Amino acid sequence: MPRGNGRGPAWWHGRFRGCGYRVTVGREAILEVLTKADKHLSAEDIYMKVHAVYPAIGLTTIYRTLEILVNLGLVLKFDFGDGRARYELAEGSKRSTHHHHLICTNCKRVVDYTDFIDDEIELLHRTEKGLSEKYNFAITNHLIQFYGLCDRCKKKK
Amino acid sequence: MPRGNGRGPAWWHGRFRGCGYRVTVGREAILEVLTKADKHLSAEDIYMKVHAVYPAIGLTTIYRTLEILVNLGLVLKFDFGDGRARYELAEGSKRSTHHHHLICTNCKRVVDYTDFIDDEIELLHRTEKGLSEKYNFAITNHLIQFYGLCDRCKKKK
DNA sequence: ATTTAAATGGAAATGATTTTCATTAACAAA
DNA sequence: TTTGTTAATGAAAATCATTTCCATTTAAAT
Ligand SMILES: [Mn+2]
Ligand SMILES: [Mn+2]
Ligand SMILES: [Zn+2]
Ligand SMILES: [Zn+2]
Repeated sequence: MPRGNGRGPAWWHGRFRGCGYRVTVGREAILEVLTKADKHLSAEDIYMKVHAVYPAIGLTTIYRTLEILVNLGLVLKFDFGDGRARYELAEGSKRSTHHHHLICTNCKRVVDYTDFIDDEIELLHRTEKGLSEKYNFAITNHLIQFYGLCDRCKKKK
Repeated sequence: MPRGNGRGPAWWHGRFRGCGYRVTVGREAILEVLTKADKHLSAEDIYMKVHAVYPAIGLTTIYRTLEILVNLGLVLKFDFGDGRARYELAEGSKRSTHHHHLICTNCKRVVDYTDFIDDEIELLHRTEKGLSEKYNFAITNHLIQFYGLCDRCKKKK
């Protein structure tokens, strides 16, 4: 088992320092919050949780750190259509598996799903290969979201 | 062939009036611009094109009209990651076929593609059906985007 | 032509995110 | 451990796409 990839607070330190970034209290706190999160958090959600423990850390730092994490591929940034970005740990990070999203266009609720992913993944790879060749793109990732009305919102209408 | 669904400037009038909306010069102009567009336009792109012909029409009207068109399903709204929404006619409208997008994360170029769509569509339907049942969502549409480096940007790196 | 509510434009407001800049802190080197 | 270099930071201000307000105009039913 690769060192630093399992338990312990520092699984991402190496990746971070390797890119010339410093490990700071704020960054530790942000990763901690993301690791514990069970929902899709906005920058402000993260700010509030971090602020509860480290009141000195500002919202600006949250944004700056998230940008780095997204660029490193440790965190994924999503737009679920409510005007604020949402963040979650990427696959390969601890608490995370590759999944897609189901979004209620009415109440903005988001469901993670991994069902049917086998077929999807397979087709995705085929599609990516085909597209790469035809359009000369080096494809690195994809976004798949389904929209509709959730259980509750369906009833209300 | 259903009347008003082919040529002519008014193919959407019925749909529009049917929902209690009035047909105005501004709205005609906006639809006209979208129909002629060969790229993905931002609200301001549309504003400038409309403004060239009808200087009296304001940006606010562009936004308001686009919102209606999106709600009616006549226009699709996309986020390609550059901070401004992009719009294009939806499938079922004149110049438009269902397609997905390939986005360069470096220069933000966007490629429409319809290749491999047959397989995708088939899997999509199966996935939608499965998800609908399992999560009790009434799925209405989906978003599929691939990200990577385009031809040019690949070389530069 | 008259009537009435919907549509409009321009200015102001909003609000998420980014930028600026003076200060602090990480950490490599001594 | 102390020091020096430079990245990181927070607070406030700026940005900028989109929304809201409200007085005026206009589509279209009568
Ligand atoms: Mn998720
Ligand atoms: Mn397109
Ligand atoms: Zn809902
Ligand atoms: Zn490019």
